[in-house]
Amino acid sequence: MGEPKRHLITSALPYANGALHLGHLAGAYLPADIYVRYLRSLGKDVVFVCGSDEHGAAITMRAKKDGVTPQEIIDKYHELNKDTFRRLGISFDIYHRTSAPLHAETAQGFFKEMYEQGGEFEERITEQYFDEEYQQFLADRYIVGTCPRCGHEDAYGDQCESCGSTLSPTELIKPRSVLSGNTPVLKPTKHWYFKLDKHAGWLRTWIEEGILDGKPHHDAKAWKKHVTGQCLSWLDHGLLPRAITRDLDWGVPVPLEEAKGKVLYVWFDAPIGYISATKQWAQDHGKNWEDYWKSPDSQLVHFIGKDNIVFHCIVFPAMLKAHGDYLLPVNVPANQFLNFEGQKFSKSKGWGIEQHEYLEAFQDFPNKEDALRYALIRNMPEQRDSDFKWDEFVDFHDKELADNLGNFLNRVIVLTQKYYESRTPAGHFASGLHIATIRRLTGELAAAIEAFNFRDAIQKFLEISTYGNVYLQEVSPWAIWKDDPDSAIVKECLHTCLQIAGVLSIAIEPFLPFTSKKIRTLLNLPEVQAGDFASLLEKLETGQEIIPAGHIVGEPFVLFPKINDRKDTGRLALIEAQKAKLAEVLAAEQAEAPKEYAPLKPAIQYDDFAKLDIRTGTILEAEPVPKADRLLKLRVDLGFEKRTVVAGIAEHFKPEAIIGQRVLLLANLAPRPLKGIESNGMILMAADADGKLCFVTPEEGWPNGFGVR
RNA sequence: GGCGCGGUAGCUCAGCUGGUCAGAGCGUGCGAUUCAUAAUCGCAAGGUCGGGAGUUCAAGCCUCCCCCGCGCUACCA
Repeated sequence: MGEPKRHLITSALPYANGALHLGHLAGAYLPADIYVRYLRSLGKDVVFVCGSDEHGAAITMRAKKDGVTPQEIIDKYHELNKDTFRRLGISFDIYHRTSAPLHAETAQGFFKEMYEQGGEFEERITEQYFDEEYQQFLADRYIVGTCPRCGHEDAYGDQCESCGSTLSPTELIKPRSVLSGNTPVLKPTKHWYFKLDKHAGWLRTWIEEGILDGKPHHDAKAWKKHVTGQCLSWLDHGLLPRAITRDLDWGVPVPLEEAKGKVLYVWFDAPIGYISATKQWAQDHGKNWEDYWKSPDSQLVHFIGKDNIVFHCIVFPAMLKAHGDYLLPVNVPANQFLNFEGQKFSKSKGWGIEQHEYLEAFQDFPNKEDALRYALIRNMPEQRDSDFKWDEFVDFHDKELADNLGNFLNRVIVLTQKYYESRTPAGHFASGLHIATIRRLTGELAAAIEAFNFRDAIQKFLEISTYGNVYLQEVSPWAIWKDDPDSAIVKECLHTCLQIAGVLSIAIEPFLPFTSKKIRTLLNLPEVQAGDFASLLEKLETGQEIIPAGHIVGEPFVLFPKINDRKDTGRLALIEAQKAKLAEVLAAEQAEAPKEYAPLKPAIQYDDFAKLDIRTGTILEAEPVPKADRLLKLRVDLGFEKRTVVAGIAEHFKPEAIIGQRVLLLANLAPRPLKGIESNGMILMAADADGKLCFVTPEEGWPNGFGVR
């Protein structure tokens, strides 16, 4: 451990098939940017890399749906996301992309090295779905079918979006190819697997104790609890080999003769994007990328959202270690999720706001970037999920930025102008009482950033501003000046207040860079530069002035025009428009009954139907199945026999409530064991768009055991 | 069902290895002040720290059981 010479900071690579919303920003990009800006302001050697993740079937799917090429998709979103980040002041040193040739070369090199070392990969031949018309294997996302869990008819091969279950393509009932619509056939194909399981031992020690190769690597206690917890939970469950290749034509080709037509699975190539991005940056700036990835006196930190924890704390570190030579992250400060006005962000529902939409909607709002950054920092989901609310956005902006910070600066500049023609009066800040408090608060702010506690850090910042307000109020120079314009007390007071303003202008830079510039303008000082925070700490420590006596400050102007402003309702109108939009979404949700109807399945022949033997029956007994939340064990009377059926309806019906329920039963479904109970048939249920269930039942008085035709 | 993380004043949250730990900000009420963006400053009320049991001289802080939220996971209509 010890003081690192270099810092390599990464933010999760955005997937280039869509825009990012405020939750992404608050989760992985803003905290990283604060941390990086802080390190730079300490004069540290730091590289901040990110870029677009541009491979995988979801992108080719999206392209097909939109009727464009995958390249057009990734170009569009790469540019959009890159530009949006820039406008929000996210200060990447490079925003690279995984479609770059350098990346393919890097990823292939990484694979080859691991391959040639031996022992890390294994080959497996498995049966995968193949579209005969298109003559190609189908990625999971290219297969849709009926979800075996919930009956949703358009579940993907890897996941059902209706019930959220994780699936494998072969589980789908009636699978069909997205390409041709035909039923795919199973064909054997060879793939390479990364033997993740063999790395479980050292991973546990590394995560639990921070020890790597028998040496201290990082402070395990400094990792967030939910990060460590989720990793250990995974390790407890046991790791499995993971496929790292796919039959797909969109990605980095597997660099082996025998793997023609196969690409690296997107999860394998994406994190290598951090490496290729660093390489590109180094090339552009005459640096050596290996200093950042391989030198023991460098430190790697990944900023991500909680959906990426296992990947960045287990899978990628295992890859790096297996490859050898690479550094492992010293921390992965994953954030939880940000909700939006009480609900999850949902593009399809129109709930939430994307980054570029915000910039668009607020284009006439002064300080729009920092107003957003501030609201997200104050409410960052550091330890648990949090909730973005427009009302809070307004309060944070008006009460803290405008009233507390902005107004303090304004008071000080105005008084200085009024009393001393904008000339900083002489005083004893450097040797006085107040420097101690400012020093303490500034130190605590720095410590909080270093511990990734950005909410704490911004609070310390506000305390400095509050301290200034309290001090100014207590001295009340305006009262003294009335009688004694030459008062030493007044000079002392404004001298000190200006020192505090100087501190604020530097300390705010990592959080609100645009505001920092404006404060510097107010103070007539140059923009904050690399190393300024370090020299500020030094000055506070050794008792030096921040702003020298005699320095002429700038003209006062209102730093944060308030949203709740009697004279100008324009800013409030922007907020109201956003709230109205949400109200509309809610109203539409209420008004519109379920109107999403699943498309009809392909036509079948009468013979297909005739194969089904559906019978009338009555539920005699019902009891929950142990260790299964969704299952009920039923005893059904079919007249000619009674049989046991396991049905996944426990979340919808209480056992005692369905005894005596008349049902239709698919009676010739092959028996299947579920949680150790043999289920003989399937209860027919009707499901609406929300997945709500109701029994399909024969007319009152109809006898049991007769068929449906 | 299993696992992880949470559940502290009306709201948002701090509370490190158990003993000034019952706190901060916002909101509310009262007061002071006018340099300033109807800003600022001070004071006050407010909670049986999700529920129950236990360990201890002492428990938001430890143990057990239960309830709720979020997430991961599981042979699931």
